[in-house]
Amino acid sequence: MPRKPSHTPESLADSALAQFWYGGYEATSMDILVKKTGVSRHGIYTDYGGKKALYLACFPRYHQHVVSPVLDPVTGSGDGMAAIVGYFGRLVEMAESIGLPGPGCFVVNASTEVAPHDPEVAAKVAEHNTRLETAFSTALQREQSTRLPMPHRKALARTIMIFSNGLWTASRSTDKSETLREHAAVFLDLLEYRLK
Amino acid sequence: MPRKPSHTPESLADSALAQFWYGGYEATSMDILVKKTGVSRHGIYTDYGGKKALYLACFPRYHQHVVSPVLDPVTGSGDGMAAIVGYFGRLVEMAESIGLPGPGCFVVNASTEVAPHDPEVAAKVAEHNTRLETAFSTALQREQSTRLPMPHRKALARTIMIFSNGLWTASRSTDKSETLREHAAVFLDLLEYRLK
DNA sequence: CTTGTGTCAGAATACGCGTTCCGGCAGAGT
DNA sequence: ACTCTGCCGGAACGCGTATTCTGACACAAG
Repeated sequence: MPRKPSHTPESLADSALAQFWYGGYEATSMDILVKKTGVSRHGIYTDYGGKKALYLACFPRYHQHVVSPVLDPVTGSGDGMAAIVGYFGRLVEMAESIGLPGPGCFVVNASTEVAPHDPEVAAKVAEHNTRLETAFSTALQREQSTRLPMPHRKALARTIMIFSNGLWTASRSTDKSETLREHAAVFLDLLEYRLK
Repeated sequence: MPRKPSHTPESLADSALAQFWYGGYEATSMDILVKKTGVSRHGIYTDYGGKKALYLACFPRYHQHVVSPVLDPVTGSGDGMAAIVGYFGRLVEMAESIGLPGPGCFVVNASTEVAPHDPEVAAKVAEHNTRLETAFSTALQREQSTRLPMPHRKALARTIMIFSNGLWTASRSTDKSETLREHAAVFLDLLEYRLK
């Protein structure tokens, strides 16, 4: 009977994510969304009911496609500090493969552009930051080669999260991945020096 | 002959700054600007010619009122690492006196909301970041109690700038100044440990 | 082929906002 | 007191965009 749908809600959100990520929430109009996703207005509104709902649906997609590949090994490998080092390596690689200067982190962008005026978005951002922080925290707590007390390690995990977000921000205004790599290396050097 | 003006272009920009700072560029409409600054549309358009020009005029005002009091002592005092410590103390005090959670840093907000689509704003942001970085760099180069080579110190200055911007971002989502103070303390601890 | 269902493209609608324009008024100088 | 300058409040304009609606079309089932 009906025509076979050319898209799923998930694939629609994936296409929309790319637009919101690169262009931001306000600057991405429905016209652009229709053109770039290849889904009609009708399709978008029946799937999600509006622009903001589609935007919110992009957060889990972003996590799955971008954050997880970079973050999961931090807890997945049994490593301690080495897991943090690996994380920043993958982060820079990711930014590099996207192209520099790039769109930065979708969530960090949302946290300054949309979250201040929107509690639902703010909640998504907080959730994301917590995930980062706990991942770094568990990695640091596994590190054997230091006598640093556990509360200190938890505090360091927060600092790493803040710096990680700052590095994504920096990736928006530099065209050299070496600069990012150097930033990360300097920071990691600080960390490793402290753990000794 | 004419009526005495009730405002100067500078006082207008100061009032506008408060609105753009707290509300962002897009969310601050001309209606809001007229209401909150007390200057008529006519006055705004004759003084600046448009919304974006007024926004750009806010950057020097922000520097004068907010950045300078916090940053100038970094180079003005003869101190080295102590100047950096003092800077973060003043930064947290500033955020505290504004109220938490607060609007963050006007320039950092601009860098993610407006700069990606606007070269003029991007230039203002870059200028600001450079000022931060050079201030930190000169302070670190003065530090006597370490043998760290000068290139390393320059690299650290950049890291401090990134973290400083990250801390302002964090000030938008926390309601406890103690949290910020702790973040800063953890980071400064990393730095001091490295200089030893 | 016919039918029916669900999709698509684009028009129509409603609204918000930056910008411009206009009447009225406040005050300094004569 | 009069005049004239230029500022103020607010209406009006034009544009862009989120949302809704409508008619045409595509495809699978009978």
